[in-house]
Order: sequence, then structure tokens, then C-alpha cells
Amino acid sequence: MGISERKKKILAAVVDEYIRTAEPVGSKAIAQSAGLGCSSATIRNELAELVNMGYLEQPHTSAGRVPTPMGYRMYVNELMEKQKLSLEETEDINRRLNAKLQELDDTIDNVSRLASQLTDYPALALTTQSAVTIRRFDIIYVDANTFILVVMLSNNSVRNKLVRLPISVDQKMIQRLSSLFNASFTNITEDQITPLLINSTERAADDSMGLSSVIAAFAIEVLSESSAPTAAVSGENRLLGQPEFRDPDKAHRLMSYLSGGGHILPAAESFGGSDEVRVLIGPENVAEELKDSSVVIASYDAGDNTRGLIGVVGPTRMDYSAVAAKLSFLAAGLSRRLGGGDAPPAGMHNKLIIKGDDSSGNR
Amino acid sequence: MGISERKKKILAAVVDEYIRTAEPVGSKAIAQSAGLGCSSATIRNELAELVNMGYLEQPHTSAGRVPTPMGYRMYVNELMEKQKLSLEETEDINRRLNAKLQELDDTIDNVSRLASQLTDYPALALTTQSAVTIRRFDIIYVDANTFILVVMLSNNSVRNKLVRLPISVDQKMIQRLSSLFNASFTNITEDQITPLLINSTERAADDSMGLSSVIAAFAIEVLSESSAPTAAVSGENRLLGQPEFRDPDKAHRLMSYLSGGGHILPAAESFGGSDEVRVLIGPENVAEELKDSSVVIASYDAGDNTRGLIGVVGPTRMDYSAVAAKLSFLAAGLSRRLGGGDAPPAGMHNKLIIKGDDSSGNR
DNA sequence: GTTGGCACTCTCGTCTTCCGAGTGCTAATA
DNA sequence: TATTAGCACTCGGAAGACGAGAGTGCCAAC
Repeated sequence: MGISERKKKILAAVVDEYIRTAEPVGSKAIAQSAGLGCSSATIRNELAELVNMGYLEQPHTSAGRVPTPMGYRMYVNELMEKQKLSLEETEDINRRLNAKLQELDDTIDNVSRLASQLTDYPALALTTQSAVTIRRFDIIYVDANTFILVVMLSNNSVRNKLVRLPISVDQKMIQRLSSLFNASFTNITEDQITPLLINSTERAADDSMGLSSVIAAFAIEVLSESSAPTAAVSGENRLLGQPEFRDPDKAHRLMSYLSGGGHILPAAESFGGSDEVRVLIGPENVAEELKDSSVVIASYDAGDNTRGLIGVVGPTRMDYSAVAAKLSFLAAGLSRRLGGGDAPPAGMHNKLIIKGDDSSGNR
Repeated sequence: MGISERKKKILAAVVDEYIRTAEPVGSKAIAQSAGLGCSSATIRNELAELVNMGYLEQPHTSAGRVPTPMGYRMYVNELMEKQKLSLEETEDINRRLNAKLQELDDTIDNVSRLASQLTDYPALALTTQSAVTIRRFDIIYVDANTFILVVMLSNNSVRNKLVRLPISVDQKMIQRLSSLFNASFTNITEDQITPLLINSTERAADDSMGLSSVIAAFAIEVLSESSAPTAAVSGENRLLGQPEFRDPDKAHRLMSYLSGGGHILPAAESFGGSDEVRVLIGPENVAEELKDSSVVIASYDAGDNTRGLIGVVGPTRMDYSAVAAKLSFLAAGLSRRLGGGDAPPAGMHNKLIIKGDDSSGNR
């Protein structure tokens, strides 16, 4: 099982070079680049063994070597030098984060866009909300035919809706409804809002016009919307910059898959706790469409028991080191801004934790 | 200048066929398909003349003919049979519209997505808002450190923001601020909110904690956000389905241009009044990136003096007839739902109005 | 004005050839 | 025993050759 130091160096050199150039790497190139003092012939012997061990493969006899998923896995687990972001980069990210997070609620959207811009790969962001409840109701009387529903949720977001009526209501009724809903519709989950409950509220308020149902419908809508995981995808088109996606059909397939939204959820579910970065290489992905792409996922604390995920998709020949560093920093920044208490301090980089795999012999 | 009836028929046949197959059209095919009783030799003569006149061109000697932008223009202006949507199609669109418009405020997003789904081309939607003002302020006291700002705008949308304070406020202060802001910050535009005004409000409210500035900042944010034109793009990846975008570089260029957002604004500005559909063919587009694509734009009434635009982008070999019909219907549906009073009735199809061009001899 | 016929042109797919990068193996060397 | 130099071999990809087919332009006949 042991793999010699020199083999590791050589493997690392192959992966580095291949990530850089996207072309199979030959023994000669390695002899020169990697500073180990031996000739190309020696390297060739080592390469042949690395192929046998399953870390490399050759597209055909007499081409250079290309990493297998297993080779990438080894690279990510042990060989790759964890990249530190430069000061400019961290500042740049922070600046952008500050700019983006000004805005209201479309953060998911902004996060994915930002991740895509930073990495130059398609990115997707999603949050998995835990059960949300309504914390308080307010009904603002505008005029006899109009009122505004304002609902504050347990995750501290606020939703509103303008309601226009074909008939008139008086302010008293509004007040009555407001206190009734505050009494019986708060701190309950979506599925606890039953027709029965609505009916009894309607009777209690002496509401002959069905306002209760309107309000209840809004409550249901808001709750289901907020507790459904939301996803946003950005930068699909960046795929086209990658040589492995020069085939339009291949690109199209993956892009429509991505545009479809949060399909990476299967990966997300198995995702462990706090700030870590996970790398899924080629066949390690569950989704068929991703079997020959790689995904890097970071998780952040979005406040109120909510975790968010940022994922970046690219060819297996992805620049893991740079992407992981950037996502990690981005996630930490988001946790710090959105999260509860104990977020890591500003400049910290997260530990890379890798999905267990190794030697499972996928081909 | 006159162009014989037969020539028109032939031209129409060429365009139809080319739109269908994306392959140069030969004389023989036309002789068979278009039901004019003459032989391929005759057609050949006519075709040669149509090339001379600039309506057609051949990729090389001994290939079939392909329409020039001028040919498409003629087709769109005079030849194309205005497609009527089938009953199923109109019902489908209406159903989707109803489903989509349930949702809150992200309509632009939904509109573009819908347009893209319907046409199978990338689509983009945008609104050009006229000056928006705040109609009323409400401040909801939650607890000593928290309140909710609710703002209703002249375009009937409602925005809110949760504000948390490091210090305590009492309910009286909130009330005072609420009535002050309702008095002096309503019905004014963004640029009328001056530091002077904020200062005087602050003094009047005896607000030593700077709450006025927080509220005013929110007002400014909401106003600028609502009056800025917003744009949404969807379905960029559908480009890859088109044979003319099999070249990944070409596809990439256009897709990044589109993802960039509302760049079609230049076209939008010159866009006339109400419900019409406009077609911009190839070089008629101002944007360099669109010079060999076509754009179909429809406009709808989004209520409160706001107009929205829906644009669809595709190759010049776009199915103008179908796209125009769908967009037109979609726009009418939106106008009906969002617009002020006098929207056209349900089943109505809009008149196609075409940007003047003709014989300007672009090549 | 229309038509059939025919020679001509040009693209596209297939096949062949050739070049070079890179390998694997062997024999010599430290 | 590990390394190295040398060399024959392999294979993909670029470049050229070639034939088939689609479509044209033109001419002479109707």
C-alpha cells in the first residue's frame, strides 16, 4: 500500500501539469519540471508503476499520462499544497461580500454568482432550511379595500403581501384578525395549519368574507416557500471555457442539468457539520450527469439553524487547490456575517475534509 | 423595386425550409415543396435573380441558397404567415402564467424563464420603471432592539426590512418616527431625500440615535432599487441546441454577453409604445455581439406606468413566426394581469409591427 | 418564358501517408 | 540493485488524395 516519496512527487507533478495544460504529461516534461535529479527513463519506470497502481492512465499507448479519479483523490488528500489566498484576494472577496450582502433577500443568488466569478467555474448555492415558523403577524390597514400582511419568521426574515379586496373591510375587523392570527398561527409549522384551525379562526373573528382563508393561505405559502430548500445557479456558460467541454453536446447536457437547479442535493444531504470543504471527484458523484466532472462544496452557517452550501462544478481536471481555498474563505466570510455566534475569525482558512474513498477501485 | 409574386413565393419557401433544416436550400427541393408548377430550372433562374437582388446568398458556388438578413427582413415584413397559436398552446401559456404570477416579486425572473421555455431560445425580461415614490411608511415595533420597516410604493409593491439595534428604543419614538416619515418622505423621489431633510427629521423626532438615517437609508435603497431597470436572463444554454452555435467559442461569446444582463437596453430605449412585437435581424442590432443573431422583443404593460420587455435571442435562422406569436400572446397575458385598465381581451393576438429597415443594403 | 440536359464546381467523408511524441525494453553503468 | 542511455515500436493527428453527390450555370430546344 505504501507509495514511495518519489512516486508521490511524480504523481503530484503530473496532476499539477495536467491541471495547467489539459494535455497528457510525458516523462521528459516531468524530469525537467519536478526537481528530482533523475532522468526521464527512471521517471518512465515509475510512471508505469503508477499506472499499474491505478493512479494514472494513458489515453493510448505512446501518449503521456493523465490522472485517474483515484489519482486526483490521492492528490487532493495528500499531495496538493493547500493554497493560501493572497492578501489582495482575501480583500477582494471581503469587499465583494460586503457589497453583495447589502442587498435584501436574494443572497443565495448573489452567493452563487460571486462563487462563480471567483472561481471561473459554474457555481451553485443552496440553503437547507429547517422547519420554519411564523413569529408574528402584522396586518396594516391601508384603505377599506386594501391591507398589507407582514409576517416575521423564526429565521428572522420578513415577508409581506399586498391584498386588495373587491369589498370593504373595517379597521376593527383587521385588528381582530391580527390578534387572532398572532394567537393561534404563530410558532406552528406549515402542516399544523389545518382547515379546522382556519375555520375556527374565521368563526372567532366573525369573518364572513373569508379573509381568514386569504391570510392563512399566505401563511402557508410563506412557510412552504421558506422551508423549501432554495437553490441558485450561476455562470453555467463558464463551462464552455474548459477544453473538456468543447463538445457542445457534452456541454449542453451538463449545463441543462445545472440549470435545472439543486440537483446536487443528494450530495448535500450527506454533508456533515460545520465549516469544511468537500471534494467529489468524477465517479464519486451520485448524479449520473456529474460522473466525469468534479464538485467542490463548502458549507456555511446561514443563521438560525440554517446551513448554506456553495458548490462549484468543473472538469475533473479542476484547480482543486485554488477553488477549495476560495470557497473555504467565502464560506467563512458568509458564516461570519450571517451566522450565529461562534464563527471563525476573519482570516482563517478552513480545514479540508475529504469524502472517504481511496482504493475503492473505480475505473 | 417590385418583386414578382413568384419570387416572393420562392423566397418564402427558401426561408421556411432553411428555418426548418438549417441547411442551404436547393432548387429541386423548392420545385417540389412550393406548389408552383414549374421546374427546377425555372426556379434556378429566379434564385439567381434573388441573389442579385440581395435577398439570398450561397455559401459557395454549387451549394443551395441561404437567406440574407435582407431576405429575412422581407420574409418577416411581408411573406411570413402570421402563426396563430393553437388552443392548447394558449391554454398552456395561460396556465403557466397563472402559476408563475402567484409568486411574489420575482416576476421578471419568472417571465424570462417562461419565455425561454416556450420558445426554446434564450430569453430575457426587463422592466423600465418610471420614477417611483413611497406611498406610506409603517414601522412595526417588535421589541426594544428590533423593528420592521414596511414601505409601500407608488407601484403597489411592498418592501420590508428587519432592523436590529445595539441599543434600546421605546415604542413612542417609533411612533413619532413613523408619523414624521409618513409626513415628509412620502410622494417624493429618491433625489429629493437630502441630508438636510434627514437632519431636520432627526431633530423633529428628538432622535439622538440616528434611527432617522437608518430609515432614510432604507428608503433610498428601496427607491433606487425599484426605479432601476431590472433584468433577468434565462435559458442561455438553449443556444447550444442550435446548429449555428456548435462552435463553442461563438456560443461562449454570446452566452457571456447575455448573462451580462440587460445589454439589449439600447434596443429597448428606442422601443415604441404599447403591445407590439419587434424583430431585429442580424446587423440591425446595435450590439456588436448580436450582429449575427436575431432578437424578437415584445412589450407589456406592467402597471403603474411601467413597461416590461420580453426579448428572445436566437440565430438569424430563428422561427420568427412562432416566436412572435408566443411572445405576443405572453405579453398580452402579462398586460392583462399586471396592467392598468385597457388591456386587450384574452384571446387577442397583437399586431406585428416591424422596425423600419428595408433595402438599406446591409450585407 | 420555360424546360431538359449536361458539364462544371465545390464540399464532405473516407482513405492513405507521414511525422513526431512518447513509450517499453534491453543492455550498459554506477 | 537502481539508474541511465539508446533504440525500435506504437499510435494519434495533420496533410494530402480521391470519389461521390449535390447543386449550379448555361445552352439549346420547346
